[in-house]
Amino acid sequence: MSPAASQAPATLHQQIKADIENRILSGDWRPGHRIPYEHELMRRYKCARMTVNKAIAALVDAGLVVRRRKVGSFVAQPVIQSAVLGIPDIQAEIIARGESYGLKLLSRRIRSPRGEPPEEKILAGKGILLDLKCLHSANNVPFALERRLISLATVPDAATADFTSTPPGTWLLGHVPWTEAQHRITAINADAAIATDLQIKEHDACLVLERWTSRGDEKITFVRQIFPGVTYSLIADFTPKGM
Amino acid sequence: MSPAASQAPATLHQQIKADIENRILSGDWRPGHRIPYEHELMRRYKCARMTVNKAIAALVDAGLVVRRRKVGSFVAQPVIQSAVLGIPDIQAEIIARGESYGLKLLSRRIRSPRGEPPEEKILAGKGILLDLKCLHSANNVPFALERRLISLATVPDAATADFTSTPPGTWLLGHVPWTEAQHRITAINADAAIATDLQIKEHDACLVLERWTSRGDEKITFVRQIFPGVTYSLIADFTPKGM
DNA sequence: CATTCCATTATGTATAGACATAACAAATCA
DNA sequence: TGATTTGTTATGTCTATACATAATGGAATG
Repeated sequence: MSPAASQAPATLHQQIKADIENRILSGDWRPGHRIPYEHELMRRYKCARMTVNKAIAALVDAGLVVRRRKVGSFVAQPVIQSAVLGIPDIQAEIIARGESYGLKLLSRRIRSPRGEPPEEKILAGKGILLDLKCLHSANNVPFALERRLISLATVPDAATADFTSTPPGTWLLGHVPWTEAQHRITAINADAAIATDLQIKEHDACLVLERWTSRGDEKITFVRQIFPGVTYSLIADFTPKGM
Repeated sequence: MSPAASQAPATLHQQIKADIENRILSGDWRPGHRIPYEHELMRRYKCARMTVNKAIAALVDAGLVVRRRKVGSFVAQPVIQSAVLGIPDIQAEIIARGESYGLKLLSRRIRSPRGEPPEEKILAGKGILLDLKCLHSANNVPFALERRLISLATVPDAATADFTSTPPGTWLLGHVPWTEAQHRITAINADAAIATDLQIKEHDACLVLERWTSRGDEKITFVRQIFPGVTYSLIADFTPKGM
């Protein structure tokens, strides 16, 4: 349904969908406005009801339209309050900027969870952890400091992976399918250790991105990435669903 | 497509969709795995091809499946690298926490764009701006400092709205339909002015959320919200599209 | 032996008709 | 008058069928 926008007016139901979408997004049909009956539309486009139905169903999916039986189809209230946040694959991002990517593995340990730092609820008792610390750099300037815990119970292969050349995030993306992730974004003041690693001044503002990733009930990994606040910013784009 | 999850196994194509989805998400069918032919599935579920087709089409939409003509349908590679970020309606958020919401309008001016601060590209030459500064608080503790510019050319009603009781964001959400938004998230050190307004120490880390909102080509508004880093964090949830 | 051509296959789109279902309104009955 | 029934309507789902289209492998041809 997504492949619109380009130059292919393509199929009938896509065209009907696009037509209605335009009316809505142009503000022509305001929220609450009744969309023509399916029978009306099948006459207008000289097609079967299933075709009209498919078009409108897609709009319902996209959240632009609400339908009620016997009553009709209406332009939805725009209660849309969400944006799509790109999850950075740091290596890819740096290379995309045309800068040179550097990775330094600061520490690597295999250990059992200590339990008390809340991140370690990852394993909730079972299995052992791969505990990594690494520094990403762009053009030899520190870019992000990463602390990562990987559940070896869920991802045993990680124990033998080489994280001195491939960043853990990139490796995991290619090896482990995941179904859920939760993110937390905060700002902190750099403490002495962070300041040293990132080559910034102590107390400088940093952006912190924390992510828990899991597949079903199994926790896969936790990351905390610390970016120098001045250098880095996260970008989130929004367009209504389904466009 | 979304209303799954609950207790209604409901319609046939939803059930077929759910079945396949489970196989994929459980890891049973790995990326690249070939999904049974439509004819196979119509025999298995004793239904018409259109029904099977609808189910698989939904999975394609959701990004879980890729189809190629004559070749077949396959479990997609999980290249999914995005999360849904909730855009905070600060008032709603504070009230949802059971705290008392307070709003203080610090300044309000109507002026023409100065042009040089990049935010003001909003108006790109035409029209005048409503320039607001306000402070959100929770239980009388400063929560966020907001700087907002509204294009009066696009939203003339804003000139007469009362922003001493209704926060501009909430007002705009209810009055102006929008189609696009762009966000930028950074960390900064509080300067003297920010520190005073938010009642934190100078140089403390703050989370900055900037958002440009527009409808089609018309720019609607720009906001910069500054949160005390220690107090506040943005949360982004992810589950694969279409679930 | 390479190239062209064709039948086969699986998906992509569309149709027309059928029955189910929810909501509303008008008519009916207590 | 108020509650219940009934009919109508618009959407929801499904079927069976048809033709289009893209990729594939093998056969025919140069």
